[in-house]
Amino acid sequence: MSDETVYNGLAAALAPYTGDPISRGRAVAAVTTALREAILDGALRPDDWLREDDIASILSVSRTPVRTAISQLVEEGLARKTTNQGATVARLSMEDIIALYVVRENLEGLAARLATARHDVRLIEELERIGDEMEQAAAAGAITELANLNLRWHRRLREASGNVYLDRFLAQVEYAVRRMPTSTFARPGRTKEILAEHDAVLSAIRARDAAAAENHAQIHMRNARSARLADLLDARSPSEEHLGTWDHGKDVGRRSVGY
Amino acid sequence: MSDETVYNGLAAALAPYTGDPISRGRAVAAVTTALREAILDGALRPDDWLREDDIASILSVSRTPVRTAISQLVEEGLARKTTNQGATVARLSMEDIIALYVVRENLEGLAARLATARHDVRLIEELERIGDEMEQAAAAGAITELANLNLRWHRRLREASGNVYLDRFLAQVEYAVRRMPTSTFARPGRTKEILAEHDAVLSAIRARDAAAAENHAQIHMRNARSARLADLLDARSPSEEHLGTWDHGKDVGRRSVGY
DNA sequence: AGGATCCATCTTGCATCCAATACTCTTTGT
DNA sequence: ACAAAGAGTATTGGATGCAAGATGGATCCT
Repeated sequence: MSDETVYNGLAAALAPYTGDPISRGRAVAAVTTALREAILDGALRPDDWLREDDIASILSVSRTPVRTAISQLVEEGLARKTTNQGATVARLSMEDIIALYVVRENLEGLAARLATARHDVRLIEELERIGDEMEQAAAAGAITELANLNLRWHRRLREASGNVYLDRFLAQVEYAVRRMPTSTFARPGRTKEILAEHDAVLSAIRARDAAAAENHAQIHMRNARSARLADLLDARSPSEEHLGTWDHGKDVGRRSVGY
Repeated sequence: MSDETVYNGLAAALAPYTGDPISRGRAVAAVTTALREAILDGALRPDDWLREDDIASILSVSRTPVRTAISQLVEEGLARKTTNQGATVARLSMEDIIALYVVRENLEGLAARLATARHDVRLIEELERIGDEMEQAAAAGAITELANLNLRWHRRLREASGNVYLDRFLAQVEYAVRRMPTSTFARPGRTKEILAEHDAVLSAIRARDAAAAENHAQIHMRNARSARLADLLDARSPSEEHLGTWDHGKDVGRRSVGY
């Protein structure tokens, strides 16, 4: 294997994000975004090495901003560092996923409750609009677009909570969720359910029933968790094509993971 | 004002944390810890400048690890950056505090519930031991020690949840809470209440009643919030000695903060 | 042959250096 | 006198240089 092929994979993974000409004062942000998106999209896979020098060359910056970017990703839980050896893309074990959805259920519920209490008219309008777009995307079978709209829906809701901490934590949750390899929208029938669950939350917000909004948001997340786990189990058993992307954790199910 | 006095304050603030001889591979961690502790202890106050060069001199490292450390603190919400101008210690507004306790109520409740479900015998023993030590400290009127033991109590509980995300989020909450200038243990009668509230949570854990544990933990946090707000209002009205430490936010109460 | 040790190399960790930007104080023009 | 412009300064942002630690392979010893 020649020197070139060594980071051909990396270059390819970062290619979609190298477009922006990096201006002073935004190098770190540009690198962080590029790497984060590459990881979240799955272009960079768990255990892949993040070599400062290679990344620097590919993005045409020096190692300094790359270093800073990587340490931020570590802080976000997307990468891990071993001293003097380098950083790798963090794994996401089955345990992690379950733990994630447990926390998410609570936080999304809280966000729905707080958002409802604030009587934000624009929130309702925007969630309606996003919902409509999702209906259209569903009719067209546009999975990727559905996933993106879904992200917007949840982002809008958490922003509407008006709570900076909640917003920040849910953003971190989003980073983790987006690392899952497949979209649950691809599961037969799940799209319809998701839309219905969103509607249930929205109806509660409209009715200014904070408790109901919280409850429906929690139900939504519990169902999301079930769908996710089913999806991962499906992917695991019949074909092992996802092996390597996932830490199929030999410990799964052995000890409590907090749910 | 001479050059020296400029960072005499900073040097004094960092003095307690400069003890460790900084070895290779731990410079960033050492600087981060020193700065974080200084901020959390209130030695570095909101809006204080964090000058890379000064900090580097004081801690006998170069600007590089200092920069990395500061960017981590920004990520943690403890500092803010303005481009080409430097970083300052982040303010904590009344709104932030309220928002914080709202989220904390939820997360601590969740931690208590999950911890209870795991039947961790050692957890019960350790919470008992910490509780005993708190009783002694209370009898001795040792406020600082009480506050430290209280941190340990909550840390132990969140670790016992076995949920990495919950643990991480509650750690971030702790960082924010520790920035409050005074301890609510100093409020007459509050110490006794806190001990009783802890006991209530612990009893529920012992009884393996997860719902009760969650409920008592939430109650504990609601009371903590009340005490905190009362404390801040007390500090504000009669004497303004804390002014400057706090962003007494002219907007306080004007708009909803999500609770 | 097998294992331990030493050496070459790769990669990071920190220091230093230079350029760019924002602020401030002065100066100038009206 | 006041405002606007311009120079000077302080401070960061990014690039580069160098040394330390870690890994992997070759070599040597048993």
